[in-house]
Amino acid sequence: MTAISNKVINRLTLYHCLLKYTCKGNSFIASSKIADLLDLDDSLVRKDIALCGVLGHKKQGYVVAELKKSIEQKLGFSDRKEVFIIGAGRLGTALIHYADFKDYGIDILALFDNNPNKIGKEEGGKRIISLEKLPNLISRINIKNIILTVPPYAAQEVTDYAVKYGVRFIWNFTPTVLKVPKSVTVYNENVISSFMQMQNSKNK
Amino acid sequence: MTAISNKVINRLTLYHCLLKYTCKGNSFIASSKIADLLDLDDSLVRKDIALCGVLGHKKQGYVVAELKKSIEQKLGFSDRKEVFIIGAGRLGTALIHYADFKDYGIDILALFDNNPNKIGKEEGGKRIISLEKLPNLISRINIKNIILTVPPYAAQEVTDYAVKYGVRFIWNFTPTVLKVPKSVTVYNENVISSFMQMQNSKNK
DNA sequence: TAGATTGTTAATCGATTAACAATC
DNA sequence: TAGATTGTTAATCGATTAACAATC
Repeated sequence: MTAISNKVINRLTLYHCLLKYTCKGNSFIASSKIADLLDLDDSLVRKDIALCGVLGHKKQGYVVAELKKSIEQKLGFSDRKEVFIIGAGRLGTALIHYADFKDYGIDILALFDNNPNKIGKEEGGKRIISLEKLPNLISRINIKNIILTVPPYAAQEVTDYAVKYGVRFIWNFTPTVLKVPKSVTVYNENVISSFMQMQNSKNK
Repeated sequence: MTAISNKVINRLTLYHCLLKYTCKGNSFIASSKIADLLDLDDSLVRKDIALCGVLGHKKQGYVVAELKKSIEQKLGFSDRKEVFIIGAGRLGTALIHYADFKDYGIDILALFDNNPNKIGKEEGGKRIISLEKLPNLISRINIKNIILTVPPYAAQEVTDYAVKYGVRFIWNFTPTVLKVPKSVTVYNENVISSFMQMQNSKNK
């Protein structure tokens, strides 16, 4: 299995959403239809699909069910990925209630917070655990992924602990730039950047 | 003012976060420092900064306060952008409480929902208004931007209304692919895609 | 058949990296 | 001075688009 770029991953995920929701009634779909809905070039769509090993049918396009399944396999939606959410504020709890995660193999095991009023309670069927227990649980359960939804001032400290005890991937929802060793990956989910990029399309 | 690519916008926003939080104590910063923290090439950082019209100082780097301000100007953080949030669920309310928005000129005026138990209440100091009133308010206040945080099955219908009454930019937090005219911009905030991209960095 | 669509190659475009003179 | 850093050009790399033969 060849490595694919982040841009391809992003497009394949969108194709999947498109097949799952927007075009769920159809049995076939043409590259030009996908391209049209996502404002892409149709040959780019065919190239992406070729990466998934799916063959189309002349005059008809691709079999929706087959394409959907192949994208799932290519992107590893059924591989189980265990995750801790750190920060049980509004965003953290919104994410734990996001039911779709489990369809993509993203298994959120627990939330962590240092607010005594929250500790011990449940959100979306998951326990809110004291931050003090984080290091121990990361290493014991061998957690590699965390979702960071703490306030900005706490982000670096929590990161340092998580990294020290073995975390490798940090999905950073805080607006801070985290210092981590080269072996750790930070994915910055920066809402301000997203909004500005959206506005940038004014030149349409 | 020249148009800049979305990639540049994303990096400049991250530089800004870095200056605002991570390096707030320093008066100077070198391109190599920024590059190191964000895992980029230093000449790329210098090119980005040059786009903002900021000149550095040999042997010292850039003046933090000046660079920060120039990024704000280049990206238009002080231009006021009025927004409606549609869908007052967990994610919609999490976003309205995101205090940072106003620092970037993003002014959320109200939330919309069709749940009678929510309508009339407030969240984060903003009214939750009935969805029925959306078309009228979009055209009356001349709203161009909406944040879409409704359930997937409602996404297309709400979009059609919003577009009909004048919305031009849709920040789509639902996992659906929306059908819109070419004149309308959809920015897909797809969390699944983000997570998969993060995991993709395994080849580090 | 004629038209629609794929699969794929070659051409183009844009973004990143390498390199280095200038200079504080 | 020597070392560090910028600003910028040229080279490279990667991603997208154009084009079109194949064929259902």
